[in-house]
Amino acid sequence: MGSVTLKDLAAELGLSVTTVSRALAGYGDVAESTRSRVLDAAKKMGYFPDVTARRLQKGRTDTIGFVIPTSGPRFSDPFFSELLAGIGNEAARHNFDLLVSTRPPDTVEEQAAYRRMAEGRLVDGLLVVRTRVQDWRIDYLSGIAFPFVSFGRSDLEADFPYVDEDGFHGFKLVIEHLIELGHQHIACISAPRDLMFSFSRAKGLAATLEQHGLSLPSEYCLVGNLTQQSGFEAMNELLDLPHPPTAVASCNDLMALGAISAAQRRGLVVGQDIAITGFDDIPLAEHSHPSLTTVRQPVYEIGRQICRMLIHMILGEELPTRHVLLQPELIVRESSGQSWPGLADTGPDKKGGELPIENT
Amino acid sequence: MGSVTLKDLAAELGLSVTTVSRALAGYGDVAESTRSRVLDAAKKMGYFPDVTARRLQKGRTDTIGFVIPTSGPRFSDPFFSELLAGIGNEAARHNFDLLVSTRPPDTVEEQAAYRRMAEGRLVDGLLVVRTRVQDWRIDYLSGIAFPFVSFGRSDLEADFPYVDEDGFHGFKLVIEHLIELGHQHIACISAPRDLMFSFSRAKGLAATLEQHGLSLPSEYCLVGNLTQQSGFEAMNELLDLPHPPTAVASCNDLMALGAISAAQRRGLVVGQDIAITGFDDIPLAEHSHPSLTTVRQPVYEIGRQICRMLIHMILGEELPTRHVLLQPELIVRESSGQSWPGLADTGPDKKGGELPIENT
DNA sequence: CTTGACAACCAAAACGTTTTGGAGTATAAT
DNA sequence: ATTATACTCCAAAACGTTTTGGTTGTCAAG
Repeated sequence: MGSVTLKDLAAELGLSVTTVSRALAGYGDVAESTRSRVLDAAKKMGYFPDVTARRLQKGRTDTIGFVIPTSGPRFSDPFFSELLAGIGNEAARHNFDLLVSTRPPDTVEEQAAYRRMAEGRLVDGLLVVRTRVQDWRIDYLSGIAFPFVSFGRSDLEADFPYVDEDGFHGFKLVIEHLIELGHQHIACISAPRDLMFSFSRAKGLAATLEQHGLSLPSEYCLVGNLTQQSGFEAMNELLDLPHPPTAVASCNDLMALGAISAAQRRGLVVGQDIAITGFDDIPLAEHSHPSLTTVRQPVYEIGRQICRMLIHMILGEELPTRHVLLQPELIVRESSGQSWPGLADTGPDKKGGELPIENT
Repeated sequence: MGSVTLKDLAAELGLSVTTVSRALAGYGDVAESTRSRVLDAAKKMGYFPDVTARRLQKGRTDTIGFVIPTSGPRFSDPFFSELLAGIGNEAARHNFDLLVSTRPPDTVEEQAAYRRMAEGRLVDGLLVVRTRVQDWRIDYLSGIAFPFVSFGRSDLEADFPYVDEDGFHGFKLVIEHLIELGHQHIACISAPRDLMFSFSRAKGLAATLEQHGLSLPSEYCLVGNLTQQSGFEAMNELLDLPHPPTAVASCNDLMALGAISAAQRRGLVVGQDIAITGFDDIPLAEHSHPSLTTVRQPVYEIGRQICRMLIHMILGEELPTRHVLLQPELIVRESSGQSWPGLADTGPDKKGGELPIENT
């Protein structure tokens, strides 16, 4: 509308557009007296630079793009809000804008969103999260040499900067914890097979079981879609088995919470009659009942880090490390229980005694 | 980079930039043969229009702005992910981009974000959520006549388009439900006083209690910050009272879940020893244990609606209704219980019998 | 042979910045 | 007096589009 432009300011002051621009930008080749005149007028007339024009001229948008893979309509994963908060805050710190799209994964809509952001030069770089098997996004962005950082590795051969957690090791910690508690019958509610993180966690599970001479019957291996609802359903399925497991390791906290709910609904005391573990350590995990034994993944920090890495790339700085693999931490709470009467091999346990609950 | 521009295309084809542009845009004043030549070349050379340049020329950004009020660093409210999904999907449907910022409420950072988006002409309109008492955002945006739609009403006199839920009526439903179950000692974990929705819900609470001849002792009225943690703490405080309440109405689901957790940790059976209710009906509410009695607020739909309204405004269309007040729906689940031995007036209850649990 | 209509094309301006490469005037050094 | 050196300032180009207001032909009607 009646926006004040540099031209208006220049006309008002009897100066050239150049000088006004340079005065505002703080260049040294404009007299102090002139600068303050300009500053005053700018404030008085309510001048605010047009970001679009600036972008066009500078050939930089100072914006990073983030396409959130949303599955159903009622999408609500604490994981993504936290990631978004980390990304958003870090972007703000560097005076970058954040362009967000929500698209169902592996659809033409998602593809269009990426193309528009990258080839339409809407953003200077992209954040890719929740990498998938044979992920076209990696292929595409590497192909056009567009700056991006991903949260999650890939099975493709492309070399690109990423941050990832060591899911193999994370699941190893969980399973060893359960085995240490005496469990022999461990089931797993895993994530969709096409997600990369599902892969490494599943391998961690299998390797650890094998290492301890345990097997994973196929009926103990269910796949959920990461929602609480699907954890709920998977747990019911497990409990309906002729020989239900004594412990269930879920691939994320949300499904674990659903599983807990299903078990409780059948009158089981979780952490006593059955052990259930999660993965992520979302804020809800600490304050559920029972509190959830899980693997801590510093999602907020990861958001900040991938954002920071991307901005460095955009600014043309070399990255100190292009590949970050975070070591997860086992958080033992109540849902895995600590003593298991009725199970074999419930010997003295160094983790026994008081549970490490960190509430106020 | 090596981006292909209209000029490149024109040079390659021996045409003017104008003709190429108009051919691509589908104008009628370019020969069919020429158009297909242009289309072919565009595809072959990988032309993709520069969105920034287009924006500058058209004076429209086709972008809407959304500043998410994030409190702590570990911000994770299912409420916002769902709202964001609604907004994002609706924006995509209309081919609008979505610019997101995360800023702590009522800070200079938040103010800067709004100014930049509005006065910097980064977006064509803004979405304001979680309105506050004497909300400067309303004042500011109305003042500069910038298009916006808010989720939540305001105590300011400005007239602006909004969508809101009838919190007064919502809390009325909850409290009446609790009273009907025989409760006489009802406490409340409310939201920060400066949030508008906190206001109307508190009034609904007070009015309903009074209407039924009940009072609200000041020690029964706690204020939380909407996180599960604070619900947990508030509940502990309530249970430490010499005369603890028999029912607790929380201002949102997250705090209610925290409260449930606190009660359970003391060995209470929620829905039997004590009644707890929430507000929002986040996805977690259905699958918690016990499942949460709450008031349904269709957050996803509200996100879509405010987004749709804003886009209509931007496109210059008249809004059919500038003020939408949604009637909330009481969702009775387990956490409020149904029969209360030990409480007076537990007469025959039409809601008795099987609980309305809607799981598969 | 003129006139008008129509089809196909295009040069130039515009959007609001920043950057480039000077130009003009003082003041200081020779 | 002349050259050098700052110190201020500015015109014009550029970024990549879209839009405006044409111009050129061609062909049918008069």
